[in-house]
Amino acid sequence: MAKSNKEIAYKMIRDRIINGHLKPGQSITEERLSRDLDMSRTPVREALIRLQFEDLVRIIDNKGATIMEITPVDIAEIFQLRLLVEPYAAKTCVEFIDREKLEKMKRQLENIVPSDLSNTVPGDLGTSLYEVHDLHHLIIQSAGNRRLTKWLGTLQSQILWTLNPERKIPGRIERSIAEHLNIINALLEGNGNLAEKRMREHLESNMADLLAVGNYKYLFKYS
Amino acid sequence: MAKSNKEIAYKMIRDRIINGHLKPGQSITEERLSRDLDMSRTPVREALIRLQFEDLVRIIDNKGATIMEITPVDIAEIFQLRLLVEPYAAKTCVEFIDREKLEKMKRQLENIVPSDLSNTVPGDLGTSLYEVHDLHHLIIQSAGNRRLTKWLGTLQSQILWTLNPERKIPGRIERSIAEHLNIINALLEGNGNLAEKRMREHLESNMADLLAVGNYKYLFKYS
DNA sequence: TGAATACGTGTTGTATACAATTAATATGCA
DNA sequence: TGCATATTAATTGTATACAACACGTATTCA
Repeated sequence: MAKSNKEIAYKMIRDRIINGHLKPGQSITEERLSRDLDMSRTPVREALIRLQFEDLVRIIDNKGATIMEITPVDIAEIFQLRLLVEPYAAKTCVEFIDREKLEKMKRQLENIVPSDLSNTVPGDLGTSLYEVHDLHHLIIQSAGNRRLTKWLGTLQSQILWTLNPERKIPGRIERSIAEHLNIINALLEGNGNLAEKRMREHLESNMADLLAVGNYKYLFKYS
Repeated sequence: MAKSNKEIAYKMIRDRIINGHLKPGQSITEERLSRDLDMSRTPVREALIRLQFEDLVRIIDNKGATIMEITPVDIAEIFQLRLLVEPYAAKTCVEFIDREKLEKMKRQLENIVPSDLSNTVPGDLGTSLYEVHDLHHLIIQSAGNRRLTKWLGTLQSQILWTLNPERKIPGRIERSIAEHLNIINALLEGNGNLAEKRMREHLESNMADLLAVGNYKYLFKYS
């Protein structure tokens, strides 16, 4: 599958934002990016437009682009929306969700060794941690609303963004894995109401950890 | 405010889709559009990317763009999401919403003569009908979640799209105005729970009218 | 015949040149 | 000086040329 430059530009810039190579607040010029990525400004521009929709970049007309800053307020906003939508998705997906995939995810989660994750170098989140988030994607997709799937897809980049600081929170990964397993078990039992409740609890736990007093200072600094 | 070509292209193409001049399913070429709008392909391309995010056009790589088709399933999807989010917004906005603006909207709504609206020619929805929808925007904005506002902004184009067939439904406009006034009154009373309930009822009524058996056939045909 | 391949046309994808805009600095003038 | 106005450099916005791709049609060869 020969990927277009636009696609390459999108993925490269996005990853550099998520892993902290491009720092929040930093302003970026199309010319510089296109030189770095060895392509012209055109595909870079189109990638930036897409990233703007995902709130990873802010574009001001005629002035240029800056990396979006993520603050506790942003975290709260993201989780407020997820709390509104994902528990509902967890409830309604229960009769459609692919049990095979759930079982597979369950096995994967049970095999994750947390210490492997917290030791990954910054900028490489490790595939396992991404796999955890596949559960959310599977649940939302199984709820069957294409617009919902698309919308949470655009939120996804920002969610991944929060994953980097998340790893620094003591015990967070272990809690997260346990919570995901709880959700999977509820779904495997076919208990939609329980899945809804556990999804809500999971998101609240996740948000609380991220916003806990004392984390503010270092969470969103990439040195 | 000197508008950019990109902005003009976006608005022009969007309006042509909403008012039915560009028909669902129709394929559009950048070259043709740029000739029509008297500008180069560049701003047209960027406008199309934006419209793709709003689900008004579908772009397939290397193949081009088509006008998205809107079916009863799409209507159901849109309202499912609105039902998830807008009643919640109606409840939480109550302590922040600008009462002046509410009062002004109330007076505007009370002065609308429904027959004026149903007689507007296709392709010109009439400013009054847009004003009705400002209430939704005000409520969402007052809920204070910037991401929520942005997301519903992207849904807005599709919602306006449904307005055109909506006008053809006997009594819909009158019902809609009454429902909006009910919501406004609940908010003016400071009763968040009531506003939430009435918003839910309004959306359910709106969706039911749009999806009513017998409307399917003519609703989404622009001849 | 018919399957595979080559060709041609139309359209999108990308590079590049140029125009317009912004913002910083320099310049002129009271 | 202090304010207003040129000037300039940097960057984005737009136009345009060309490359790459998709797809229909013609052509070849078994």
